[in-house]
Amino acid sequence: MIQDRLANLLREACLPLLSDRQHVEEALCEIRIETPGNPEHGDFACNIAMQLAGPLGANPRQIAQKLVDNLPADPLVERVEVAGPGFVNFYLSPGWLHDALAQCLEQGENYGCSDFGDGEKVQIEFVGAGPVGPIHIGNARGGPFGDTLANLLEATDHEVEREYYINDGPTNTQFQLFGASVQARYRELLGEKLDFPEQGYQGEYVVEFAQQLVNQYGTQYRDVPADADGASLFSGLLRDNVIEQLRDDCTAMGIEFDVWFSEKKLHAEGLVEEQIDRLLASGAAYEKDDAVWLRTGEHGDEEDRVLVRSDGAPTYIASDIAYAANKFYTRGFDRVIYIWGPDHFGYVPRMKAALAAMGIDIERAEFIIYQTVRFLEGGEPLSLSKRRGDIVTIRELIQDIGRDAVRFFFLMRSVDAHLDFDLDLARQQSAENPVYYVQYAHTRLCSILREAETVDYLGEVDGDLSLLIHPDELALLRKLADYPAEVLRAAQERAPHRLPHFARELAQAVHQFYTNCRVLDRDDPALSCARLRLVAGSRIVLANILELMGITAPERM
RNA sequence: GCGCCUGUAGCUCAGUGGAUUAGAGCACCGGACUUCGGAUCCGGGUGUCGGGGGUUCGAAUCCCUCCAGGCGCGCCA
Repeated sequence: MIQDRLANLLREACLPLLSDRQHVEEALCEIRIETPGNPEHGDFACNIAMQLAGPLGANPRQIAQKLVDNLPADPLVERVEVAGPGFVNFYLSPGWLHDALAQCLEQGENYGCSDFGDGEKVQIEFVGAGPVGPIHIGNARGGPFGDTLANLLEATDHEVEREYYINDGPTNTQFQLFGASVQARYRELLGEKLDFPEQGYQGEYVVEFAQQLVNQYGTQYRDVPADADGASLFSGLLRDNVIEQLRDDCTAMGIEFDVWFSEKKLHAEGLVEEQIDRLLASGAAYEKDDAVWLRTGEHGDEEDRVLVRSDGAPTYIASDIAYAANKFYTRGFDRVIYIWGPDHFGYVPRMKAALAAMGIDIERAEFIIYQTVRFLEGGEPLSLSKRRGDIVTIRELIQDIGRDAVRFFFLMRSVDAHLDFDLDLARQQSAENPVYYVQYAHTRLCSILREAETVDYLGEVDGDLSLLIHPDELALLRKLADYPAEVLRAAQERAPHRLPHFARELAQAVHQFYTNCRVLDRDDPALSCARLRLVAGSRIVLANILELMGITAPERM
């Protein structure tokens, strides 16, 4: 990457100024090559001189001047200036942009990838909607986010595993409540009246699940008592159906998980008990008031947490500990990323504490909490509750506005930010959605490439990239050149929302180029050929960034 | 009460590894092609970057404090 090349030049220029090793290391870490907002300030800039001013006790402008004097020559660097309070501004020859395009054309679908991750083995757990109904728009945000983050990590040389954790264990009271709700509907369908559970799931899909059971088993389970065992039986009967629906919902969003991990299996295989025994033996857990407690209070949590209730039933933390042991010990991931909804926010400190109590380096675990999505309809916020049943499923949304728009929309905002989703707007203005702007840029380029196949004057001409000097060509080249650094940064910052923004800017550069630079011109085959290579490179980058977002790159629309 | 997220143009939001003159989309108004797709392009912005204080040569960005909105704080998950 050109930034690395410039940083290395500066690094060499710094060495004579630094007397001791500590300063050298600080400088090595802190050399950051930035893109100035104002083109007059060069193609790249660096503020290292100002950062060194303090430690060296010298005037930043003088330091900057010394750096410029010491800077090794580089054929791509046209000139270097000291500006403002002590910036070092680089002005490069356009050749660097032409080099970047050549690289893009050579690397094709791999352009943008880097080896930053060094093969790190990362597991990323997301969606995690309980097996109690379809994925709906209130809990779907983690899907496109997690999937795209996984794509980014793969592009930066991480070995990634996507995982869905299924809360089908006995500790999940929601799963049992769902079973009880279905049982009530099942008996209603068979003509019997059973009081619907308090707080039960009201949604229409519960009736549909009950109907499935009627179709499958008839009256076989009519006389099962409506107690805890009954609820458990019904949730168990439906488990596979519900999971299949979840899997279909994920597929509809364009997400394929590598592993669907069952909480129930953790219990069935005795892994939960095993971990509890281990923690008791090591002193990380203790017994009090007939319950088993984990010493999370010693690791930053507010208080110790219950692992096994006084009635002998393990809590969800016990499950999660067994699950973590499986991830960190058994499967040996270097890094584990948990992506949770805002309702799990308070759970992060105790999960970290639990990992610490287990002796796991918590630096290996990352927790990303996405913020709530608020849906507006008719100008009013929707109140979405799975239990009350007033939900909009992700599939309904996809049918409304399409998968590409759904993913683009969910990705557009930082996960830290609350997301306002105006359903009316999304339905009415789907053609106005920025995703079409980006996709249209791709189809236009494809159209030119198709057209180029039909002309006869390009035969022997070799596309000399140095002919590309029009401002709109240079602007487009610049976006192509910036792309690899953008992918790296989006991955490092866990910031998939950078992608839609970059994609839009790239599409804008494409549209401007298209408008002002005629590509196929019989009177100038050499320029046509060079521009055709720019078209090919731009198409590659658009396709690559759309691929990262899990959005299609159509050749025709 | 405690904790976290958010507060930037009419609306929805980027920017928050300090750094030279704060951006984009939407909406609104006005323009543009006899050739590769008009789902396009060009022009139009006087913003208390929530308020106040601090650090700094320099703060939307870092620190403190206050205000507003959202969410979370169980032997529920």
